[in-house]
Amino acid sequence: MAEAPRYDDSLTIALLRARDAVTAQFRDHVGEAGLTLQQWRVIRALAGGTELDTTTLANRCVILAPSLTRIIRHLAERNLVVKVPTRDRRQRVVRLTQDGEALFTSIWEVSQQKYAAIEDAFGRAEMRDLVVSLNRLRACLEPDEAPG
Amino acid sequence: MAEAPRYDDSLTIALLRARDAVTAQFRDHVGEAGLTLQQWRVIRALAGGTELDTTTLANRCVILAPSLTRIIRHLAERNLVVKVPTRDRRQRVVRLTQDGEALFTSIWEVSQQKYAAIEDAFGRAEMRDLVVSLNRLRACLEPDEAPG
DNA sequence: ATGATTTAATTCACATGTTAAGTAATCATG
DNA sequence: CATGATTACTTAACATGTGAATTAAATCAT
Repeated sequence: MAEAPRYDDSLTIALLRARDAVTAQFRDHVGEAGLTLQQWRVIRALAGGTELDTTTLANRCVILAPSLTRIIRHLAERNLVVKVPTRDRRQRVVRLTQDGEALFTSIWEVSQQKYAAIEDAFGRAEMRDLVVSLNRLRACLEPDEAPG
Repeated sequence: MAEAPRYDDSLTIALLRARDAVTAQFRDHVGEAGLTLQQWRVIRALAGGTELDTTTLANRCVILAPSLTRIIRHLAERNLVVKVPTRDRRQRVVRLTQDGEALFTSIWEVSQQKYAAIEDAFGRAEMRDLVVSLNRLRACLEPDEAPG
């Protein structure tokens, strides 16, 4: 009992623990496919032929640009993503290769099942409310953010 | 509008974004004192003369043991923490030095103010509910966890 | 007591987080 | 069209995240 408010930032701790608990549900399955969770977020964002530049990808995957540079390099070395030519040659737009799409498909179904299992355990409505609450918290703290 | 559920794991993304938004409120202030947020969590957990072993500290701060080993080494090199002798010599129990306590004090008050500002922006009751919800989510996914 | 097992930390290797600085392409302006 | 500012990314340096292997100390089973 009494999940005591040991720290002033119990919110920070609660967020860290919740994130750990949720990501732990996926890490083993994704890891067996040879991907980190961050690499998986990138692949999923690109699934279905989507072409995205680094900035958009970074926003959607919640990965900082320097990390994304390395992640894309790793994925490119494994022939999972390729660069797409662009007019603005500063931009780096990438898309999945056939191997990348195939790897996505091989992971996706079980990933969905695990997500559904979380919904079942926690409650679908509660989970929706939680996501809404988390997004509102972010909105309160980052008043001027364009939706990625 | 329409914060679209782009990904199956919108919960994961929402958790990541919320964590980023919250920690961003503290990072600059803590960073000006020469600490990372992880180092700050460790110092705060030890504030007031508390002596803790590595395992307990890792649980409370939500930091993995290998990271904590390095963090404690860094803090010890700056004379912010010291090792405490123990009966069981496998354990590494540490406490803050006077410098460590002083650094804690110099950061603590503003940190509390920033936490209160989050409460004001988001709502005190909503924040309490959110923490409860996050902890319940964790409890659903980690059925067998002793409270750190 | 002695050897097998378990436990608490650490080390290692690699991936990512984070900030600051650097690079190249584009844009705005004169 | 030259040039200074801006933009999109990358690189660099250091700190942490993560899983596997390792070390050292305590515990257990004879």
